[in-house]
Amino acid sequence: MKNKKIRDIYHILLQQYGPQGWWPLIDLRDEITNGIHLKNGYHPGDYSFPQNGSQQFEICVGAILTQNTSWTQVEKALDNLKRKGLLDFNILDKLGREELMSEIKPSGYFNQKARKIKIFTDFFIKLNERIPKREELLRIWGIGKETADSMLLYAFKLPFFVIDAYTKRIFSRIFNRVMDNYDEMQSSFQNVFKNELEPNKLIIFNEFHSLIVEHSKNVCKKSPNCYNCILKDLCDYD
DNA sequence: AACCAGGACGTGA
DNA sequence: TCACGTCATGGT
Repeated sequence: MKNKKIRDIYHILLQQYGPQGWWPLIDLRDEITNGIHLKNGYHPGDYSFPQNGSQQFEICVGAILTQNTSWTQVEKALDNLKRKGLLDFNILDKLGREELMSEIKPSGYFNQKARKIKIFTDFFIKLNERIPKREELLRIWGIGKETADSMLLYAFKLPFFVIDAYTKRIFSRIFNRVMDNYDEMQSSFQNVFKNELEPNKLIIFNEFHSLIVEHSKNVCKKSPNCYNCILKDLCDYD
């Protein structure tokens, strides 16, 4: 049964790595250190954040900055903004695009990303604390399915399963067939947990995605290290 | 020193 | 629809 297998994988990864406590906020972190998520000053397993619009906004900006970019680079960009007091929607809204570009430079694609952030900031302010629909996020230039779902799940706490390159890679290997259709994968994952009640479903979606990222970065890399993979008994790869 | 990183958009077929 | 080029920095 495919659904049971997916549930099993979730529990194995959770046992292996523990709760990840995403999304990594920088404004509560002690310091920037080599890409380690310092759990934001919250205990892992504490899902009480984001607690305000400022934290929601930081998550959304991070979601844009991390498009096809490693998180360590995103941290540098966020840190630049934060230290100058620019990581604030009212201030970013007035900030010149040139200056924004230079602050987010370490995260790459700074030309496009500065434009994306400016457009999104305008949208976020006009939300005025309303929770956006997925369709409206997708209509915004620079926000595709993964970015929209990351915002919805981690900033707005709605049960959308995030599919990223890691998710596609891991499950393509586990089921030994190419899985790269976003909508198809998302609905099948959401279907696996359709009977979970809130807030459990939210917690599962939150942790599962971040656990997939963790396992992909360390073990199920582009060149996989299957020898000490905790999932090898369930994996049909090779 | 090539390869890769928590994608999205524009284009042509 | 779909495959492919483009965007850009800094790690390993």
